Amino acid sequence: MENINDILHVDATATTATYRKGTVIQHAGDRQLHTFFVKKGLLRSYIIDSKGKEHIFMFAAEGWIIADIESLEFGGAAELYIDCLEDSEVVMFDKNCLFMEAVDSEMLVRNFKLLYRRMGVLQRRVIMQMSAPAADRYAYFIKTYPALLHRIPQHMIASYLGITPQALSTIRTKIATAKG
Amino acid sequence: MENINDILHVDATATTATYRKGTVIQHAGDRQLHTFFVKKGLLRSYIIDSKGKEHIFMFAAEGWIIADIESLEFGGAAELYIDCLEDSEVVMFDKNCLFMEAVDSEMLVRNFKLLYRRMGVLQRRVIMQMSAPAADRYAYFIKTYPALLHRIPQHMIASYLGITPQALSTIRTKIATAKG
DNA sequence: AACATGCATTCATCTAGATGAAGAAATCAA
DNA sequence: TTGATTTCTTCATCTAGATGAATGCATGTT
Repeated sequence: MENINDILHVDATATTATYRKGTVIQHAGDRQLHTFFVKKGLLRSYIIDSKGKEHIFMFAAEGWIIADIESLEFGGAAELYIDCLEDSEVVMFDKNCLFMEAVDSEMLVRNFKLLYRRMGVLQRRVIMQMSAPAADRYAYFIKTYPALLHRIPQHMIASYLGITPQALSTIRTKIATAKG
Repeated sequence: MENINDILHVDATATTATYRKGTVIQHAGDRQLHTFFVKKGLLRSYIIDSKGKEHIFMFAAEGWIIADIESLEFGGAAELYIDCLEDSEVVMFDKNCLFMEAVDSEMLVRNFKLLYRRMGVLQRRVIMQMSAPAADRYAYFIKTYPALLHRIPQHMIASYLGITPQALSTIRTKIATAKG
């Protein structure tokens, strides 16, 4: 992660930009796709379904990379929106930057490991979504991303967990009364 | 995928084995983890939750790679079971074989692309699980894996989709009556 | 200060899918 | 063939979480 300069060096098209909270930096339907490295701030990616409802796929704070990998890989238009939950500074780079020819072997391995780790996280996400009740998924989120907890409004955490804000509120109430 | 021989060449510990249908080749709790390349047959990975219920994470037919990536990456004991849905021939290789030092740059890129594509598939899976009803997820499964459809019992497809066999049966009945 | 907008909570109702039980159909073993 | 096991279906009931509406708090803007 600390080697974003290497990536910048490799991908001549990469540019750094600063955005205000609320700015949408990728829209569903965009044909020009990018991969974003977050230098500062907080982004999220999400879809809007046929009923107009948002579903958050992921958050990305400092040091994270965020992109619509499915669309990048399968060559279609973007399905995910990406926007800023805080004023943010991002490096925007191009499609295959992570494994283009110019990337040297050492860096390739580094990128590979990042991707591999992220796969592990996604595996867990799928399994929990299938097998664990919302309350457990929330508990896991708290444990795994404690630093994000107070930077993200609750209704967005609910969306990430796949439940409504109301359901999350109820879960939180139960936790509080159980403790208190 | 066609270059499994390259991997074999690189990873001296890789071995080929044949298993009968029903054989469990990795158990939750195992500390010795492997990555399996399917030469012939059909495997699946799944967890057994606290209530004893199975949840299938993925299937892997000829040419696919299957492993418990979360446990491999985060260094714990296996969480996933892996077993054979058909008599199968698999190549079993070691932990970091996909990006170990001996792997040359060209192959690294090839492996990277495989992993990247798989990430795209997982992204879609998470999003559909959150936003699409079971009937749509089933329709997507049929469209995406038509060849697997008649090799996998329905209750396992249900498990993969995150629903009960009964619910899938109802969905299928509705589809049939709608068409007929 | 006054108003609007967004966020979290609570409650009453509704629904997709779970659970459990039972039977029909197919597969397998001897 | 016979029985045993697994697979799929149907139905009656139950539940986690969705929906929709109302309320109370914050924040921010002019």
